[in-house]
Amino acid sequence: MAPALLHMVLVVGGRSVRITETEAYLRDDPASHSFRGPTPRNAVMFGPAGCLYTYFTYGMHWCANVVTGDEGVGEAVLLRAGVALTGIDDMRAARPAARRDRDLTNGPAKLAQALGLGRAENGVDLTTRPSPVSMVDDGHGPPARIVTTPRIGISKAVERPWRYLAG
DNA sequence: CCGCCGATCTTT
DNA sequence: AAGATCGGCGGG
Repeated sequence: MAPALLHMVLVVGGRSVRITETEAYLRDDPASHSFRGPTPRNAVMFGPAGCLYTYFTYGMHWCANVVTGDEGVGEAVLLRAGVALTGIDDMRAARPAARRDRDLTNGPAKLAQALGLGRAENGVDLTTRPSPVSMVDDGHGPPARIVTTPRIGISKAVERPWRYLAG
């Protein structure tokens, strides 16, 4: 499910990003927010698949996931990076720290900030249109190659190769 | 390009 | 006390 999201397009109003890097957070996964069961923060992870799960971290950043498990399961895919397709001027305005356009969306918190995703978008359904946030297949097709590596920035279950890069 | 470090606050 | 991170700075 995590590799399946590669090359899909996340659309937020006039802004859109082609997803090029994801990470899976599955059940029985010590690195997952869902590992210790439902809490107010991770509640959306235990809801239906196809919803956006946003979380606040390090006291200043929001990150965005797609819920991939069915009701009660608690699985999601972190959207780690992408390529800006449309609404690039809006993204530059949302991310004044980005010097180059590639810096707009080459990290999970950068991607969320460029698209304006935060608390208000937690739990929204990505599968229906029109919607404030949606994940669409624009026909570009899957990546020719998918590189798999261990996940980044975690300290538990570091050996599981659940990071996926379009390549 | 790479590594180090501080920022900042919610959750455990 | 740690955390699914980022940006600025210094060095190569």
